[in-house]
Amino acid sequence: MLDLRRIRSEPDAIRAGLSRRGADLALLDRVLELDERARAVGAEVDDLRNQVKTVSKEIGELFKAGQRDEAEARKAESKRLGDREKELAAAADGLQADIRDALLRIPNVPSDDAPDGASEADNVVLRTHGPGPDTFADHQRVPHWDIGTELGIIDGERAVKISGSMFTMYRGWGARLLRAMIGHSLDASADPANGAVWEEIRPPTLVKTDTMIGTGHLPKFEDEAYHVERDDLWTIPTAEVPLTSMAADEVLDWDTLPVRFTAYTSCFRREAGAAGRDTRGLLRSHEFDKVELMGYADGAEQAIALQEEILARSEQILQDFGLSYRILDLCAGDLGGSAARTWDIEAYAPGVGEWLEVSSVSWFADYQARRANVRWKRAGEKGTQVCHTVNGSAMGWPRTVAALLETHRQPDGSVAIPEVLQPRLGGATHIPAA
RNA sequence: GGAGGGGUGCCAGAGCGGACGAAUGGAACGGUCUUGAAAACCGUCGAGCCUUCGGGUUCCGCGGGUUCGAAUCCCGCCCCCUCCGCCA
Repeated sequence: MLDLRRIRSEPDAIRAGLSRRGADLALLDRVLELDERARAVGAEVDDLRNQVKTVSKEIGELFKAGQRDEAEARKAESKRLGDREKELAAAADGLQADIRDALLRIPNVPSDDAPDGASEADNVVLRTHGPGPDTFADHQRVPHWDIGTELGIIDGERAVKISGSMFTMYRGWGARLLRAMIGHSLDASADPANGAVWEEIRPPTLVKTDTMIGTGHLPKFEDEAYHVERDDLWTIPTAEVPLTSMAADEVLDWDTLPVRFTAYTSCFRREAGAAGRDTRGLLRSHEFDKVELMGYADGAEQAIALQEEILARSEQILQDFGLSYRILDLCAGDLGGSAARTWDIEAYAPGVGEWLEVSSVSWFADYQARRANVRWKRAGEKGTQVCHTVNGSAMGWPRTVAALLETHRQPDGSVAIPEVLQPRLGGATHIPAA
């Protein structure tokens, strides 16, 4: 969420920023108004509490001095003050809750560097890597769902049978390929033998409501997540959720920043608004695998450097796999609610003839960290500061698998395995043709 | 799931309902001493909110209650530990 003090001190700048993403400004005005009232009531409550404490202390002293009658007499006064205090305190608490409620629903202010624009049509292509869309041969222009069925490595039908539509299943070479790809990504970032400095995490995939609030996935998007009602737990839509809340309510030592985490998890999305879209193949599923890179930083400079590092890592993986991709700079209007700046990576899938979003690399400034209450402090110095968070996928696997199968399909129907993955697949160079 | 024990500051660990934001010890930081270091000694040493910058206020797992007054009493919940049960 946004810093309330900043909303107070520079409301116009925030209004302008939020307008760039087309956000509703009514909540902002509401916060401003509630805050003014809350502070007035709060001051009064503090004052009354002070009086109650003072009188109570005096009563205690009177008792000790043996002046019982005098003490009893003053109880009434304290009681009256106390009752009034309780009344006002309840009002103050209500106001505070309302403020937080509104604050949680106000999106982040886009970075000045994020391009103007209202929708995905206005996103800016920063660069493209690898052969372009029209350079692919006919044997590569087969959709991955056909390749998957032909080679027996993706079994959509069985997945539908056991779980319903928009679930997928990998089999045989498909499952092994997926596992190899995940392993490659994880080892690239977390294996000390590669000089890796990212700590690998295997977090829980079921989390509490507060954890979902921390990253901004609640309260606004409850329809997008699966909720296990009986235990009031949510299935994570991305490892970003548990990773960002790992340091919730903690004060990190400045020396340890930036903190770098990578994690592989299943991700669950109800895809509430997407019923009927992309139901074939691997483009959109309720459950999918993803490797995430996530970091905590001490401020904008460090955070943006880390965001660039994550982007570079993700790009490297696509290069390792020999895939064509492009980098998009999301415009203010297409930014996720928590993000200040986002770069999407889209891999080209010649079979479906589309650029597929396989990664989203975002800088959240202090928006998430303030929600999750993650701060840092320099040893020996006074005061704490709110961290910045960044994260990005490396990668969202189903679409990466799709792009890989299509890109590396050979004229004979087999699929060439990228060299970096071969050691993980027993040295195999191809997924054999049917 | 059952029985018992416990949750206090960076850590350890006290705390008859009024003197407690909290003893004491350790760590850390600053200083004195020293050629330097250690030791010793002195001092500092949690976070949030509001502020007319004097200060005020909140927080002793979380929430509620009793009371003029709660870290201390009562109720509910959560978490941790031990034992039993169940289990990949």
